[in-house]
Amino acid sequence: MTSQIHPSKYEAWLDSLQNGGYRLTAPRKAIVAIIVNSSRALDAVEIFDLGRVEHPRLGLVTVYRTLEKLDELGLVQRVHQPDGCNMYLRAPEGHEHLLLCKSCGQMEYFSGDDLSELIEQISQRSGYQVLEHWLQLFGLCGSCQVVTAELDV
Amino acid sequence: MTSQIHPSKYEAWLDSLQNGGYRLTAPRKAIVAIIVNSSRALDAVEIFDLGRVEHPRLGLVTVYRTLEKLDELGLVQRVHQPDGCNMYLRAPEGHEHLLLCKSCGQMEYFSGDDLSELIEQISQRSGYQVLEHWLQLFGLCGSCQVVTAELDV
DNA sequence: AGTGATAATGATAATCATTTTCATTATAAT
DNA sequence: ATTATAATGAAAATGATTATCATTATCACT
Ligand SMILES: [Mn+2]
Ligand SMILES: [Mn+2]
Ligand SMILES: [Zn+2]
Ligand SMILES: [Zn+2]
Repeated sequence: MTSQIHPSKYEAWLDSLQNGGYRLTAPRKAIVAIIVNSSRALDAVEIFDLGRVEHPRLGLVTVYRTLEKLDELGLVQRVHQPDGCNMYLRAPEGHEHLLLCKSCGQMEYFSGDDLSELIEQISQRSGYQVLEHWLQLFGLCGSCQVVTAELDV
Repeated sequence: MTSQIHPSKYEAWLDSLQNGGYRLTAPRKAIVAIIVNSSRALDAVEIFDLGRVEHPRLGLVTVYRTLEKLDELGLVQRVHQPDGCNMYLRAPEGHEHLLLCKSCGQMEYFSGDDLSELIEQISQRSGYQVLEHWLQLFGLCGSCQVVTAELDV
């Protein structure tokens, strides 16, 4: 019962670890399962707490070390938010950006942004050679809009 | 000789502090002068070191406390970068986003992005109500492009 | 200009997240 | 099965930020 929603992604991450020269261990499997199945970013302690359910001997240090490796392998990314930048989420697949709910922390990726025109314009004006961009949208997810609407009757 | 490049902005920030109910002190003046005249983001220790030139008795704690207040007043913003998020820069004026040089750390704001169409599209698809967006462009400033070009002759 | 209430400062200590150390255990190649 | 060694986790160390508190400086009000 390690992975329910994304068994294939779970397997893929384990393969990725193994191909990266890392061993497959119980703590790593627990951590991967948690992140793969989460639609919110999690910090080290949250992963630690969730991980201990599956693997009670898990150490917090191992969470930090595993996050470091998953980051190296490009499987997770650190998420930047106004109130902190120490939470991790699965990395985007291809050209995707984050859309996050300010209320419940739910996150999803979107794609289809085309900033080429803007970037060309800015390059011209500034003399910069633009190499990459960060884009993040903040708002309220469907269910949080409903809650908000109910509150101000 | 507190402020050379942006004397008016320097004055404006001091006014803003005072209007916010804060006292005008030598350490605060030194810190404001440094940030107002910087075209790079600076961390607490950099501000501390620069500040001691003007005001040798300055304490690092005061730098942290002043940054906190300048942030409250909306005069500075924390800058998020791949290698850390504890540097501060003057806040944008109006709707501006950051353009930063990956090589020398030089930063400038740009405006003129119009994401309304994209945001509308994403709202439709996702059911999110989009409230704000973060956009940051990374690249090489004019002088750093030159340096790079010289290197690979 | 002088006084006084109190906001601000800075030395020091405390806190808290993240890293390092290191003896022990588990993995995977043989 | 054996074995080399990567990985783990308890404990200690580190480093950035925050809290304490006695002292000093600001500024509103004479
Ligand atoms: Mn994009
Ligand atoms: Mn914008
Ligand atoms: Zn950040
Ligand atoms: Zn540059």
